[in-house]
Amino acid sequence: MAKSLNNNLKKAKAGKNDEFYTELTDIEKELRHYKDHFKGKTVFCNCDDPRISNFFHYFSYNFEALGLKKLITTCYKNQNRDLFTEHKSESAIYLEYTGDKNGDRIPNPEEIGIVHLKGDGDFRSPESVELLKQADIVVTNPPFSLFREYVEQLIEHDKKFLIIGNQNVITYKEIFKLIKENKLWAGVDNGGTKWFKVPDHYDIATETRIKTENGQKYFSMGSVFWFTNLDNRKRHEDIILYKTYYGNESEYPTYDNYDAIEVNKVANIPTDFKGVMGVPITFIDKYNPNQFEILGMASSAGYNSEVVGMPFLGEKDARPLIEGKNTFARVIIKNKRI
DNA sequence: TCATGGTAGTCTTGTGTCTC
DNA sequence: GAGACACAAGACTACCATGA
Repeated sequence: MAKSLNNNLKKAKAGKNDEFYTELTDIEKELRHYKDHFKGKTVFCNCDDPRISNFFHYFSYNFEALGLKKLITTCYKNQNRDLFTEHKSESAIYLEYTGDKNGDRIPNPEEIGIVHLKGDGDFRSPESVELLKQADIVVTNPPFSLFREYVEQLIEHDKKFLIIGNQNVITYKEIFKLIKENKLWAGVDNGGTKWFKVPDHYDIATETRIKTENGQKYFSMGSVFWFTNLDNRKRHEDIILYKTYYGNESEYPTYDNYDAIEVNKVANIPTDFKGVMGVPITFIDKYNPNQFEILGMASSAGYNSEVVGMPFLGEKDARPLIEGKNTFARVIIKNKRI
């Protein structure tokens, strides 16, 4: 792995670089698949600057079209209008919008209620939790470094949600458990490169991941997924399979430490193999629970039967091994239709 | 109690391939 | 050729056990 990557990692971790602001086009592309879910609902967008947030923009400008009941957004320690002001204030605000009042179909400042919070607006604060309790659906881009904690809170409060996270949160054992239990799944517009607005002071060594347009710095997060528990059409679409295992056995080696075959690409999942297969984590983006059964995931160096979902035949390294060489995390699946 | 070593778990972008 | 997409690694930290 290139050193620059790990330098970036260290910088990101040291600086807790969680100020990534989602592009409106990315929000529009995903939300268009859920229009029927929002009628009569209260939407909560926290972890974002409500007066600048594209999530607030989308829901306030589409309030009537979606038939929303109320829109609530909170902001962490930031009361200034500038998008990337330092979080110097110890208190925060939240905004409430209940729709157009003057008939111009535009969310005017006088129609948006601004309420000062006593605390810093952290999603874990009692004030934010009380706002969360009012909500039916949470839609936001939570801090990536707190993704697990954020999802845990949503599940604890039994909320519907549509949130953004890195592709590899799939490998977090807590998140994977929810995927396996059909309590969380991928959204529709996943994969590929998404650009996020970041503050000027963000110092990321990899210049190919930074661009500047009209004076605004953008950062590419690589493969970013939407995660949700709202039903969507993609979840019911079969993965088109065309390859066969029998006659091409050499393309599907058996793992050293599991009684399963390696499928190196989702597109290569065979049509005719009824046994256990290990597939890349991007499988989750295309997963149809009527087509496949998820047994588990082999990802880290330690074996946990509940996580992996099948017997371990090795000694130490629980990652799938092929002739002694470990692969990246693999989702362990079976085809239900064979 | 502290140092050391081993293990488990977490973290994020780079790069090769494909498509237009 | 450019952009989009799919897939992938190893450095680092926390934690625990062990021994001095």
